[in-house]
Amino acid sequence: MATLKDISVELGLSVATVSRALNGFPEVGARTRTRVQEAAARLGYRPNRSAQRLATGRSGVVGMIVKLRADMSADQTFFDVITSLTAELAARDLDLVLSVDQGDDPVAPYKRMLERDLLDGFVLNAPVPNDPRPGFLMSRDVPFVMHGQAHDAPDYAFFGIDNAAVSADAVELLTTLGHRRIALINGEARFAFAAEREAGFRAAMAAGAGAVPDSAVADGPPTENTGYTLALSWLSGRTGPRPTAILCATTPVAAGVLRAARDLGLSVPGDLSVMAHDDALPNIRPAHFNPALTVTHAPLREACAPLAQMLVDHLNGAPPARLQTVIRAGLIVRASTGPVPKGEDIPWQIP
Amino acid sequence: MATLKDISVELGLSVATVSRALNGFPEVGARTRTRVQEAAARLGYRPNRSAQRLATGRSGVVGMIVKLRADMSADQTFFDVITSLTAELAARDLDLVLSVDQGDDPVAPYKRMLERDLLDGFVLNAPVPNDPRPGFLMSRDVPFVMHGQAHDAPDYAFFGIDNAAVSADAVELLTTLGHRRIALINGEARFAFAAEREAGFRAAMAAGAGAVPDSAVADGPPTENTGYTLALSWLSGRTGPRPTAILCATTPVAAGVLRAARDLGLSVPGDLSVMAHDDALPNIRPAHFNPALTVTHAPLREACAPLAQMLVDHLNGAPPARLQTVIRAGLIVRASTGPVPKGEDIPWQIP
DNA sequence: GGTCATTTTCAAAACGGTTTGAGAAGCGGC
DNA sequence: GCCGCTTCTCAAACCGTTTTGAAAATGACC
Repeated sequence: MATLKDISVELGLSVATVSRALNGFPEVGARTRTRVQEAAARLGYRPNRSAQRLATGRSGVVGMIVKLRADMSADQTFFDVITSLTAELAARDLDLVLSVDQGDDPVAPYKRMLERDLLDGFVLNAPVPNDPRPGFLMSRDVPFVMHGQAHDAPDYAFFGIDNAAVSADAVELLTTLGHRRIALINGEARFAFAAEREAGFRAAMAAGAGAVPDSAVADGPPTENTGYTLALSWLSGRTGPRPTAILCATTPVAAGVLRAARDLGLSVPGDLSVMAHDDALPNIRPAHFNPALTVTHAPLREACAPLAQMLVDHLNGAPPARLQTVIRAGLIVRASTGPVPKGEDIPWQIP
Repeated sequence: MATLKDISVELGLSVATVSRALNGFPEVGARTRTRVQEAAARLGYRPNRSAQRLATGRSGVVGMIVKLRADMSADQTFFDVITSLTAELAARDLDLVLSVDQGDDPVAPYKRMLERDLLDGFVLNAPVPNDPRPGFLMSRDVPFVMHGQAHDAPDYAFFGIDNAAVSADAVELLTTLGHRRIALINGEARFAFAAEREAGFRAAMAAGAGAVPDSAVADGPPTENTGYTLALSWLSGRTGPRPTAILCATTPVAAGVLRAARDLGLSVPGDLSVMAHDDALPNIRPAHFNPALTVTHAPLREACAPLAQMLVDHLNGAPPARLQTVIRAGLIVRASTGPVPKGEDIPWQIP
């Protein structure tokens, strides 16, 4: 491997000049620059990354710590995100160090990784209400971007979807179709996005369809089973009046709801309308559900390019408060939503 | 971040002494060593990877490249492995850089990562027959360990289970119970482990139960659906004589087989015996299947400690041909296997 | 030809470790 | 008190870059 020194000896220049010539600094003469570039090419020079990193203090490596959940529910979304994220980071010359955390202290794994002094920054995901991680990282001046945040006007970089709007858009579509008794199967309560969705849901309902009793809002892991179980209990009518529409946090949950309706002999959308938020995971096709599922739609993987770019900008000194993006999910109306059944346009009763 | 210099100043020693103390060199006094170690712990010292790599040529970072499959079937095993692997590597002071590959060329992503000049070595997984990766890495003198290899007497480091024995042990149990028509739902044919399992299956069958027609061996992604569909077709009897026992590549496949049997009104193990190989994924409990599943059992995550250790040894200069471990899966007999139904102990007919 | 501003180049100091070669301290034996 | 031996510690060199501060070369102008 040729080094800067080899080139400098070859040309009778100093390493400093060679370095500047190759890195495009303005203060080196045009003739010298071409001479250097040519010599570098001829000798097959490639900068030693470790030396570069040691000198610049930057490693070109960012970290991500995924929290292990007992039910492993994050698998699919996690894999989808990792796939796009590593590709987008690689395109920007960054590598991703991954660590899986099983502990209780949410900041401990970040502390450990930082001690290694290997990382330039982090990608965080799955924020929870009052998440302690941003505060910790900011106190240490460690750059990071948060995936999945959209509110609380934080003064750090984030990318997320407008979760209140996700709920509001869905509720608006359904109320326009005459629905009043809309139930929500939400994401797990400990995540920030779920709180935002529920708040958006309740607000939109109060504005258009009437207040919602607690019994019409439930949550659980984003699995088919969650949807099946909850829908079965609601639709059996044993727990009070039935919903005429069910809003689901994810498409697998909606699949469970559809199965429950089928098992109970209810037609969708004749007797029940079903909607979900669609993260666009590659192995789930809500367009091929039976009936095709009406969704709000925001592909998780589309967050990765902005996240990678924001992190790069952040590392290059951009003020993080400027690196904030909230996108609005799209609305795709398919065949699982329809007008409210005759005579069923009666709001929830609040006990 | 604390540096060697910080510690040396703190203790009034030279950086050289501190370095040697921490790296276990014999020429530093016991008292000094403990003083240094304690100070290092107190200040949260961790060596700077870039500096270390510059000085030694080693970074303490290893890479793993996972291949994205269209059906995402690897999710669960992948997550389980990553969890244990990052923990085991961290315990040995190694970090893991992860990359997801979607391309066609199996070695291109390794080439790309190597150009980054960050990694000391790799963990490979999911070998395929004639896998080009080992040859490529060996030609570049890049250390690596392979997860899931067990045969072909390769001259590199690997850890795997004896897949032929997995099949043979299962077949032996079932033939002892009188079964002769045993069918195999194998892992996907493109993987080396599946070829080994099929070869082991056919050999054990030929020795104990009679030759196996191609129609009694099938494969597919390791999902519940694969098991359900294949079992339904076999057990309906439309495709020829029914198997009296079905051997499954994974526990989700077996769950599908059990559901198919239930749907057809067949009792397990009265009418049909079912077995699977169990990777011991944390969210699947074959002991709680109904009936509890008889399995060959080899927890994927238990491969991670040996893999990490072998990689460390390899990095420290151990000859890779010595770093080869093949373990034999355990056999756990539960309630899903029983004697062959009366009069059904008739071997397969080869067309 | 001298002065000044403007390129252009250089030597040296980082960055944070490891490794070398040499010196100081401790100790037993004479 | 001196010698030789071991044990411990140190200053300095090194890895290959980037970056700093200063010096040298160039050119324009009077």
